[in-house]
Order: sequence, then structure tokens, then C-alpha cells
Amino acid sequence: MNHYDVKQEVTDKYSLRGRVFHKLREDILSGKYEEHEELREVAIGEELGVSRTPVREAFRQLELEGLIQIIPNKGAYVTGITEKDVKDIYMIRSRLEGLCARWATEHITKEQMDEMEENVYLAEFHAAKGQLEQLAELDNRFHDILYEACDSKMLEHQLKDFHQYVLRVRKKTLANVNRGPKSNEEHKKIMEAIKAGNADLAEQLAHQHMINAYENMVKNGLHEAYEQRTGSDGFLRPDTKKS
Amino acid sequence: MNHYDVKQEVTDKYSLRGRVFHKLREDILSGKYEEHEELREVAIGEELGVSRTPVREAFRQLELEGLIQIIPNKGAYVTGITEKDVKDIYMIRSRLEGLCARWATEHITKEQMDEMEENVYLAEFHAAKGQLEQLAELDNRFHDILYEACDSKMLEHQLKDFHQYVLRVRKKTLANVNRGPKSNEEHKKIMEAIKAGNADLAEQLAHQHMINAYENMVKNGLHEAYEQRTGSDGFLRPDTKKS
DNA sequence: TTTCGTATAATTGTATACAATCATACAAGA
DNA sequence: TCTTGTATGATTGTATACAATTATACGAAA
Repeated sequence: MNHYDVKQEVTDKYSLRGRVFHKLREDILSGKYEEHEELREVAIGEELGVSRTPVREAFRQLELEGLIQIIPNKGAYVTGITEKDVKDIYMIRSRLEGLCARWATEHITKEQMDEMEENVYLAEFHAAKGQLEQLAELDNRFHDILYEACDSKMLEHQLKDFHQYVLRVRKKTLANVNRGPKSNEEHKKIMEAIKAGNADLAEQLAHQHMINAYENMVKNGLHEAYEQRTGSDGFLRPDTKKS
Repeated sequence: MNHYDVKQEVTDKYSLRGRVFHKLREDILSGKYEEHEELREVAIGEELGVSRTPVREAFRQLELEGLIQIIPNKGAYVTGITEKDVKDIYMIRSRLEGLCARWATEHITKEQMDEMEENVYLAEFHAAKGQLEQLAELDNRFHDILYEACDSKMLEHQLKDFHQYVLRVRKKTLANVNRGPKSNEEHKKIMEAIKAGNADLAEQLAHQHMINAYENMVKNGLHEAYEQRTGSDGFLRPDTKKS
């Protein structure tokens, strides 16, 4: 096995730098830090019990992920996201999710198809019972399945990049009682298109699915959704990675 | 003026770390290092006359840009790109370029429109005279104009991310005598669609433009194009940023 | 000869010291 | 009062020392 064949996380979680990186990312996404808040190297270091070196390296990564902005010789600041940014993100993502659905149609395995079907029908069940928490988790998982099924590490990388932003604005989207079931209905149609091998339709549906999600969010008050830092909700965990 | 309003490069070019970052990026893209070649901190540092600290920070950024891969406690390796990756990149980019053209239709300024027209007609001139070098530069510039005109820092960021990869495989694409003029014809149609305010058509044309570019590349031997590290060509400079 | 273990070297990970830059406070002058 | 220059402290930028980990060489045993 060559070194480059090793399945490698973007950053390891077991070095100090890795831990700092993940901790800061989670804190930023969860709203611990205000937008435009300055992050000081020594303060972060002391809080986590490490020196400045790993903190600085983590900063450089967070900068490229778009979560903070570093101004030379001044400091590191939590990135602000405007409403236009949010809209752009969703529109970009709609294209990529569409492409993802297309490729998923071409590359999905039987196991992935099975899990997707299970996901949709399970979500239908929870929707009927009004269990929004489970519904939200299944929603996240549906998209993860889609990412895996598209079988493109490039596209997956892109979509996960956006995930960083999206998580900051998405918290309340599915909290709306109407969107959850509606979202799942759309998942079902996407799933059926994939199963039928209709890539064009799958792309179109996944594309529209994102746009609907965005429009729903706007309708329900985008502003509060992403301005509010420590909302009383939070049933949607920031990191929805599967185990 | 608030600190976060400052137009800020992703990374500054005047710190040692910034210089290391840009130098390494250029070297990787230009093919100075083999794929999967190991980059050692001290060696790079000595070559550039700096210590390991800025080199390490640059490494972390290059990793997130996808140009190198860092394996904990082992080393940093230049990322390998498979043929499938290349295809994926072009397909993803086709969607994003399409979206970019759509937004450009909605947001382009008069100055940008003028420059785009000038670009196309100038390219027509060079195409007629068979001046491929100028043609290639104008081609790059056309896309830069498009990126600026779309007026979305999010999309611009995404497209520039891909640029890193694309530059590694693109060198020879336009060297083909046929593709240059053909490419410009497509630019012209995109330009006309934007000018006519037809966003749907602009998106569709820009989308197809990318796919054509990819198919042309495949037709002319993708493999050599991106495997070859120190080709005798090189009239297409790796960094095509405007001055 | 091959395999394994150990010693040594090489390399990365982290902490810290020092330099450079920036922010702030305050006083002098207009 | 307002502006401006300077001094001081705070913060980031870089170099270096040391620790931890990994790679390599080499010899002993099977």
C-alpha cells in the first residue's frame, strides 16, 4: 500500500493541531464566537492547553475553509456571512447537488440504494408521527448517502466545503413543521428517479430540492435563522457526520 | 472601514509564509515536483532561506487547497490526480461556469461588458493570424472577466479553487490549433447571450463550453497532457492573474 | 539467505524565545 | 478641543530547541 492510497482525513484529529482545528471549527459553527470576533492565539492556546504553534497552523486551515479571516500582523476574525452569501451558497449547492444526484444514478451500489430507500420510508414514518428531530437527522443522512453514492471525491470535497457554511445557517430550516415532510417527499422523488436510472430527472429534482430548501428558509426568516447565535433550538447537531 | 471590509487575499504574499505558499503552489503546478513526491520541511526551508515554521503553515494551506497531502508524522506529498478526477473537475466546473454566466448576465457592468466584447474581437483577430499565445491569454482573461462579472465572492472562490487543479492539466488544451478559435467562437456566443440578457442561454452555453473544452482535451490525449511534467511547451503561464 | 530486533539517524510535532508590527495611551503643541 | 508624535504594551511573525515518531542500517538468530 502506497502512502497516497491511505484514506486520509483532511486533517488528523489526534495531533494537537488537529484537535485545535476541530475544536475551533465546532465552536465557530455552533456560535460560540460572534461574527467578526477576534481570535487570539495565546488565548485559544491557553484555553486548550497548547502553545501558539498548533493554534497558528489551525488558523491557517480555518482561513482556507472560509471560517476565519486572517489579516497579516493584525489578527484572525470569524468570517461574516451576508444574506447574499447565503443565497449564493444555496444556488451553487443546488447545481452541485444536482450533479451529485446524476452521478449517484450512475454509480450507486445496491447497499446504498437500500439505505436510501430505508431512509426515505423511515422518514415518512417519523413525519407522520411529527418526530422532527429524527426527521432532521434522516435528512442529513440522506444527503450524505447521496454524496457517497456519487463516487467522486472531488464533488464530495466541494459539497463538504459548503457544508461548513451551510451548517451555520441551516439550523432552523427543518425545524419548520411543514418543511420536514415536504423535504422528504422530495427525497422520495429523487430516490425514485435514481432507482429508475433517470439521471436527468434526478439531477433536476435534486437541483429543485435545494432551491425549495432555500426558499423555505427565506420564507421563515433567514435573517433570524443565521443571525441568532445561541438559539434555544439546537436539536440539529452542528456536526452530522455518520459514525 | 472595518477590518472585515478590507479586500483580503486568501493569503498575503509579503510574509515569509505567504511567499513560501505561493512559491510552492507555483512549483507544484508547473510540475517542478513529481506527483507523490515528498516535500521535506527543512529542504524547502533551506531552499527559500526560511525556517520550518512558515513552511509548515504553508503546507497546511496547500493541503486544504488539495495540492499536497499531509500524513501525520510522516510527510507531505504532492497530490496525485487521476483521469477520473480530471473529468469530475471539468464536469463540476461546467455547472459552476454556467451559473457564473447566469449571474454575470444579471450583474455585469458596462465596463466589464466592454472588456468582454473587446476580448472576443481581439481574440478573433489573433485567431485569424494564428497567434496562439495571445489567444490563450485572452481565453484565460475571458473567464476572469466572467468571474468578476458574476459578482459573487462565493462562486469566484469556488471557481478559483478549481483553477488550481485545472492549471495542472490544461496547459496543452489550447495549444491545439483548432480549439483556440473554436473556443473563442463559443466565448462570442456566451458574450452575446449575456449582452442580450438571456441568462438561461448564457448558462447553457457556458456549461457546454466547458464540456467541449474537456472533450477536446480528451481527444488530444489527456494522458500526456497531464502526466508530462516539464513539457517543452509552457507558453501558457501557470499563473494567469491579470496585473 | 531470510527474518527479526535494536540502535541510530532523519523527520515531523510542539514549545518557547526573540523580532517585527500594530494598538493604545498620553502628553505637547496648535 | 483637536491633532499629532512618541512611548509602551500587546499581538503576530519567525527562528530555534527539544520531544516524539518514523525510517534506515546492521547484525544476530533461525
